[in-house]
Amino acid sequence: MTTIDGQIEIIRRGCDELLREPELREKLALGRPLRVKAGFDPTAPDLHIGHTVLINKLRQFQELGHHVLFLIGDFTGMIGDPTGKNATRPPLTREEVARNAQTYTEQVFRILDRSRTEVVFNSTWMDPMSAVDMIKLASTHTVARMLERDDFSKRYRGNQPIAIHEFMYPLVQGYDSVALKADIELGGTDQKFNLLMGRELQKHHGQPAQCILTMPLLEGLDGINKMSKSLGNYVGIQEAPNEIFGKLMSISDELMWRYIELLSFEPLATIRQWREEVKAGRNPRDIKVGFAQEIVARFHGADAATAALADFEARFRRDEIPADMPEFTLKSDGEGLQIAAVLKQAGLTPSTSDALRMLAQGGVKMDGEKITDKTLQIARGASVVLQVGKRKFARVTVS
RNA sequence: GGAGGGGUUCCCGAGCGGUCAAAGGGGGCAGACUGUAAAUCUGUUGGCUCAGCCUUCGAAGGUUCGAAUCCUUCCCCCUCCA
Repeated sequence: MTTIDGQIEIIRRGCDELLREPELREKLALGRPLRVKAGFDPTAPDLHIGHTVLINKLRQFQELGHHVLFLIGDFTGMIGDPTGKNATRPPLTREEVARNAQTYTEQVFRILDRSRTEVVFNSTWMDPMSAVDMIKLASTHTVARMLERDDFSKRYRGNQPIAIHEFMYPLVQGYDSVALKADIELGGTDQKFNLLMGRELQKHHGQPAQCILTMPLLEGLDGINKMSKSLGNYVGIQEAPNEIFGKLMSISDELMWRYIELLSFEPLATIRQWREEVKAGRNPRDIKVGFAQEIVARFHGADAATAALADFEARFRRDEIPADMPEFTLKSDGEGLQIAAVLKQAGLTPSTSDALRMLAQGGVKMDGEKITDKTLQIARGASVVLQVGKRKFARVTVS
């Protein structure tokens, strides 16, 4: 087993905050595998690379011999982590939870070691709780304490509504740590309040308080908001190699360093050297290519990474049409189909209106030629390659 | 329980009887420029069988030739008092 100093160094890499290191050292000194907890929302089974920042860290714990508790918050999912947007969510059915959990673990085990991971659901101990138990749990904290949470205080000051049940979220998450006897809990920096709640409640229940480790949140492709599926600024780990590659290439030079820092497995010294090289005049694009390759290879293998680069070069440097694209065969009742209808049906634009807009703005190409005639018909029997914008392609045959 | 303020298109926010698919900003998308970068500039941003039509301004009714705008009821949010 790695020495305690060695473990601490690995654990600390890339993290935002570790509370408290002396306590963690004591726990490590016990010489048993630590119970490492991390909670996940049951409603978002599509993992993106932002999630992997945390999951990679869990993996590191496993490599050090520790035990990961992968908590699916099917009970807390009913509350929804307070964001001010969502009120109570309809409870998911048992089947939905099972299905989401399945999708989740399939993805997660591309990174985590299955044999050292225990998947748990907080409904297991929360569902049996009585109203009295809930009140007891609620009585452990004050409103003033709850309002310390950044999110709540902002909304309170801004005259935004806060529903009472939203206060239950941190409490339940904290109680999960009690139920699991967690030694350490991981979360994003935005989770700090909730993670600390676990410490409080464990002490309240006579357990040693868990340590907490927060990981930075990865910004989305826009570089402003945190990465999330609903904002559409994410890179999904199940996406095709070309997609992952292309999306990573589209991030800004500044943001690139952030991504590298949080996602690359390259030694810190190497990354530092890259920065020096760019400062000395090397094109940041080259670094970006290398990084995009690393990530594609992680999820799809080295061959896919090579292919993605080749495809990228062909498409954007030489303006060629990609080898792979969705294919559609559309039925025509008459002589052919209106171009706008074809664009919509091939999923290249969300609506006919938008298709017409794209045509008017010169954003549509057919077989490589820009087209602006909105009355154009694709004749029956014809097969064409359509392109909208820079990245959306489809091969369409009218039958 | 009392008094007051408010709910507008993806978000913020103007509009307060017709000229409103609704100003302005943000975000998004497209074009130019590039390294599919950023910045910048331009256009665009409900839907459709697209010079026309249909649906939208918390919900349902009503007044009117005509309502996001007026009236009624209801739902929701905020503030102050209790």
